[in-house]
Amino acid sequence: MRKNSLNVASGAVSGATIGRMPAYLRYLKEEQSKGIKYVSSAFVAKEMDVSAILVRKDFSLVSSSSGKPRLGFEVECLINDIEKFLGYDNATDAIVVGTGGLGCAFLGYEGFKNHGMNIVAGFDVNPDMIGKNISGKTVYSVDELGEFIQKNNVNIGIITTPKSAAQKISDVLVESGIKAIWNFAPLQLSVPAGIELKNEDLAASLALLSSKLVANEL
Amino acid sequence: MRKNSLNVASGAVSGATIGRMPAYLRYLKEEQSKGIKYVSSAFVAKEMDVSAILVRKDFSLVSSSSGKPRLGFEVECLINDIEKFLGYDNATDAIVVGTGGLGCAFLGYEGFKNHGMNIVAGFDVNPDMIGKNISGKTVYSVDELGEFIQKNNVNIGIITTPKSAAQKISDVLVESGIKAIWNFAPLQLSVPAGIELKNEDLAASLALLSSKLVANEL
DNA sequence: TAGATTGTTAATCGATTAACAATC
DNA sequence: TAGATTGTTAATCGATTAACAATC
Repeated sequence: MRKNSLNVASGAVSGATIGRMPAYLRYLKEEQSKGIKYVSSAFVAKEMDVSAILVRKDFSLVSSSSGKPRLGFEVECLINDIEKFLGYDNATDAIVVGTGGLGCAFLGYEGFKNHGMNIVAGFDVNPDMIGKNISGKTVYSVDELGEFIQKNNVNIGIITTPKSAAQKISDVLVESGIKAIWNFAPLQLSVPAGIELKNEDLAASLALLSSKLVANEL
Repeated sequence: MRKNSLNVASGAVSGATIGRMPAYLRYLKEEQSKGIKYVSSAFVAKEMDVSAILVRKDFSLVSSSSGKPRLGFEVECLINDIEKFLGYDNATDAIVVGTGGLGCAFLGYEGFKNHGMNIVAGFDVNPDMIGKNISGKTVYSVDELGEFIQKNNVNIGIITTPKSAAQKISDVLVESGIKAIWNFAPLQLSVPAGIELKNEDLAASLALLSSKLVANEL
């Protein structure tokens, strides 16, 4: 049995480990572009500011093949395994609800295609936005959300609406059969079990910075 | 001695606790607007999906006054203490380097003013952007970064450049005396000790969602 | 072979939770 | 007073690290 599938299926891989994967991937691809075939855990650890033991543990959790004593880990193999683990090899469609500044930034950013997510359309309530074309993607009325999701087999909904609208939109997305929600509105959404949810609380991130600035000034 | 200052100065408050503060604050303000004067830890815990014990511990770390048995915590007092702890009462100036989609979204978003951060200008290398006015804020050449920071006493630099430019920009910011960097470019920046840094890795966040989608499909 | 590097088992560390006495 | 709710001390839990045998 492939280790990979086993761990994923059993939920054995912690969020902390998953969160480090994109950074590993970036690093490995950079090495690959330099023609490097093998990397040791110590080498990766040094570059990425984590311990070598943690690197080995992380790799062992997502890789189908183990590292080789004296040689290290095969770069190409690791890249393939991590991409598969993260679903990068099989991009899924996403929509953006709320076409303010942040929503439009998402519609215009192509970088997530390399991360397994393909943004296909925007949605808004504002008549001035509906029908517009932003970076080649059409903005539809939120009234069409449900139909669009079902017809186009959209898996991920990105919420960039104001706080007041977010929970209602989330409910509609869930009803329409969305599988995952990435929420940038400043509130903790609640969704039923079975729906994957990631609340992106930028205020919380900023708090980590600003509270340290406060502390430094004492 | 105020508990508040003591804990901050000694670094006794963990990142996890700090990260929950903005959510507490949002909730407390909502209660306040309904006329609620006191909240119990159990009540807050239920709303926010954490344990009551954790709420009490968190509050005790940042609040100058303790909760009252039978009554709970005084809402107004908590709000003031948390705002002070996070530096919301004394907003600091910030600049955005890189005026692509995300950078412009920041320039146009006024919401961070309530979170102790006041974005005052944008910077770019692109001649088409330099001199433009985005949501009332001027975009300057990155050549003017150092001078601007020093003249205007800017504390926070938000990096929304492409990956390739980010580390160089970070170095310039540090040289110019910036105190904190909020990095949205997809790489781990390195800064000298004494500079506060928050790497915002959206790819890592997305990975948490998409890897779960992969797992669900097995 | 000797040495570098791996994977595994046990220890540590920090954050969260449980138990419970203190208090209004 | 009785009861609700707090703050504190000890226990638990999960993630990270240390120690070390296994391996090419």
